[in-house]
Amino acid sequence: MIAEKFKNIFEPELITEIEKVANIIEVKEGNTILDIGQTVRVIPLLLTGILKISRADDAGKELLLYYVHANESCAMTFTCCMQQYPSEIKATAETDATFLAIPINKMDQWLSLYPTWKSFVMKTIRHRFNELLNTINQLAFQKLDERLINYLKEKAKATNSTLINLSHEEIANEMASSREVISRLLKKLEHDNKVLLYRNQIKLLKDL
DNA sequence: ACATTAAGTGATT
DNA sequence: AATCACTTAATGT
Repeated sequence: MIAEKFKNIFEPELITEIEKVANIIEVKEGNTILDIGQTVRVIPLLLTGILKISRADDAGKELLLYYVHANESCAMTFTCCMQQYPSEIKATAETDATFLAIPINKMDQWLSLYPTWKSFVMKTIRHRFNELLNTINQLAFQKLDERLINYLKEKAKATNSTLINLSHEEIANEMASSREVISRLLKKLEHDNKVLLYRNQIKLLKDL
């Protein structure tokens, strides 16, 4: 059934274990699965949909870190849950999503029991680490306009649409910038025929 | 028609 | 690039 998806990743014994202990959880678009400060109690294995992982500063300004796609898990939860630390990050459903919730104690056991689980965990940590390095690079060296273009493209990919339903303010929040700055950059993009601007909507054009 | 919210803009730091 | 102060435009009631 659900574990069909992992046939090629995990050995059969592990799959039956997963089926035995995992709950299937469905979340609606926009729901927050895990907030900053909360303690991680389960490991999510995404089956469908996309999760958005972000971090907030002291003033509550958000910064988008990365997206989790289907068949992936969030590496932060691995590290957080192992020692039961409160979460440093916030996870919200970018789209409607379903995931398997695996109790944290299993996570530990399986590491020594199943080689495929171990390599899966290692792989997603490595993957995430690389992605984080990437975003650090962007923050450090990339100009805001390039980051914005990147952001829009990621968003388009996540929603599978070139029509983005966000206000300038929401974008500014996710990029830890300010509304006016985003407005001006978007205006410039519009002049360059890269986007079309509407109220609460942005249409991405082909040559973005 | 009016109030509310999003977006645009110039000036300042 | 951020913030402020203000204007203009779009949208809901």
